Amino acid sequence: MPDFILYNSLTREEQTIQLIQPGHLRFYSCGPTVYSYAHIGNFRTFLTADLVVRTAEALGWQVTYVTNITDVGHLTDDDHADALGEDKMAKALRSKEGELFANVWDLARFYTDAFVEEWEQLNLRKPFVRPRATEHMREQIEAIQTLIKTGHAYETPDAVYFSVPSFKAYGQLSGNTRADALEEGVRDVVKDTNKQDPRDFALWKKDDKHLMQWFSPWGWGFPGWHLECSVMAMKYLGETFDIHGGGEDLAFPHHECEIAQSEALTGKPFANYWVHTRFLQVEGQKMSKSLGNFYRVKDLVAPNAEGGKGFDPLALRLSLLSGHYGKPFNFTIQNLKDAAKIVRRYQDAWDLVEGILHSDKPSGTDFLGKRLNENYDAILLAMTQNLNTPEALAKAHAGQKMIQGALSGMGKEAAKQASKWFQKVNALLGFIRRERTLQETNDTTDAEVEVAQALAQLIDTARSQKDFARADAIRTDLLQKGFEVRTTKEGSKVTKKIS
RNA sequence: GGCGACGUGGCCGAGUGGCUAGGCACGGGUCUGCAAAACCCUCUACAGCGGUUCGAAUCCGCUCGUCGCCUCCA
Repeated sequence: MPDFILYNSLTREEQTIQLIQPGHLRFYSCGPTVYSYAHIGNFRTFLTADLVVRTAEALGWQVTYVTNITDVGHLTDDDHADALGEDKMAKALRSKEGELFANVWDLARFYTDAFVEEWEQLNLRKPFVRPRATEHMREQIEAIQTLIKTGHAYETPDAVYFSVPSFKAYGQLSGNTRADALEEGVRDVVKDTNKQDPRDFALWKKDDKHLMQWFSPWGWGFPGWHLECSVMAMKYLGETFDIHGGGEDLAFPHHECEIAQSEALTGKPFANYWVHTRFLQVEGQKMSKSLGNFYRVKDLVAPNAEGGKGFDPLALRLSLLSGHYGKPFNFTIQNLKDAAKIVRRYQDAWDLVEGILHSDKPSGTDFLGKRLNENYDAILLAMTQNLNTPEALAKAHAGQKMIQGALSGMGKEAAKQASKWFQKVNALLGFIRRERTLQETNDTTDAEVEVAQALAQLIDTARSQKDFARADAIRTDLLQKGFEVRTTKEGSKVTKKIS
C-alpha cells in the first residue's frame, strides 16, 4: 500500500501521514452551523473530509471520523461585550423562512435534518459520531474551569476569556502572531476594555437575554464558538489525534483558537495534521447572494417542481471532485452538466456489466482483471498523493473506457472483474452509483414518469412495426416534455434531460 | 498594514526541470430507419518581461491581474 501524503497546513508542506496508532486514523472535521440550508461551498469542505476517510479506508485503515453540528447560535457582527450583537440562529429565526419555526431550537433541528439528508444525497461517509455543541455543555464548562484554574483564562464582568499570551505557540497555524496587527485589522476586534490582550477570545459569554442560554459558574450565558470543537474532538478522539480538517476560513481564528485551548488544557499536541479546503467560486466570482450565484445544494438537486434544478446529487459530487481541494475551484453550471453526463455514462456501463453478470452469457475469459487492478492502483495512488482527485478521475476515466470498449465481447469472467472495479472505484470516489431510479433523479411526479415510460414502450412497438413516423412523433413529444430518449438493447429508455 | 494562495488550449482543470493528464464543447468518423447514447480520431496551452540551465509551464527576479483570511463565514 502506498503512503498517504497530505499537505499539512501546520507545517506548510506535504507530509506522509504517520498515525498515532498504526492502522487507525482518528479524524475530526468541522461541520456546519445549522441556521440555514448548507451551500455547495460548505459541501466542498465536507467532501474533502469524505475523501480523507475513503482513502484511509481504501488503505485498509480503521477510521474514527467525527464531524460536529454547531447548533448554538454565536454572535454575528462583532459582538460587543454587552452582547447586543444578534446571533445567526436568532437572525435566521426572524427571516422569512424562520417564520416556520417556533423557536431557535426547532430551527436548528430542522436544518440539521436537512443537512444530514443532503449529506447522504452526496454520498458522504457517515461519521462515527456527529456531536452537537448543545449536547456538550458540561464538557465545555469543565474545560473553562480548568483553564481558569491553570491561569489560561480569566473572568471579566461580561465574559470568560482565553488568555492568548499564556499560550506561547499561538499563531503557529495562521501566522497571525502580532497583537498590534490584529488591532489594526480592517474589522473591529471584540471591544471589551476588560480584555487583557486584543487577541484574547471568549470561552463563555455572559448573557441572560440570549435565545439559547445555559447556567454556568459564571451565570447564564453561552459558550464561545471555538470551544465546542476542542471539547468534542478530544472527547471522541483523545487528547491528541491525527488529522483535523475544515474550510480555509477556519484556519484563523477558529482552528488557531482550538489549538490554543486544547493544548493549554492538556499540554499535549492537539492534532498532528491540518487539512484546509480552499473556497470555491461560482462562475468566476465569489459566491454571494447579491451576485445571484449563491447555490445551496438544495437549489441544484431539488426537483424543478420544488424550485430546484433537478441535478443528480452525484453529478454535483463529481463536479466538486473535478478540482483539487487545495486550490480555489471555479464551480460552473456547465461543469455540473458535464459531470452529470459522466456520472450517467458510468452508471450505464455498470448496469450493462451487471446485466452480463446476470445473463446466461458464456463465462468467456478474464481479459480485464489484471489491467483493471493496475488501473485501480493508479487511482488509489493519486488519492494518496494529497487527494489528487483530478488525477484520480483521469485514471478512472481510462478504466471506464477500458470496460466500455470491451463490453461487446465481454463474458461473465471479464464482467466479474469489471463489476469489481466499479465497486472499488465507487468505494473510493463515490460518484458512480446510488440506487438510481427515474423518480429519484427526476423532477417529475410519479404520474408523469409512468406516462413517459408508457410512451417509450409505444416507441418500441411502433419501431418494431416499422412505423417510424409514429415512433419519431412520440419521441419528439417526449423530448419536448423534457425527457431524453435513448435506444438500448432492452428497448427505449427515458431519462430526464440534463440541463 | 499583517498572513497566505493562484494565473495552463473555447470552457473546467492535473502536472513542479526533459517523456508534454483528463473531462466538456467543437470538428471528422463508426453504429443507427433517423436521432440520441456509446465508441474511435482530431484540437498542443502554460499572464507578461527578464534571468538560471544543454533544456522551464515547472527554478529565480520583477511587472500585471485574480482571490482568501486577519474575532466567530466551509
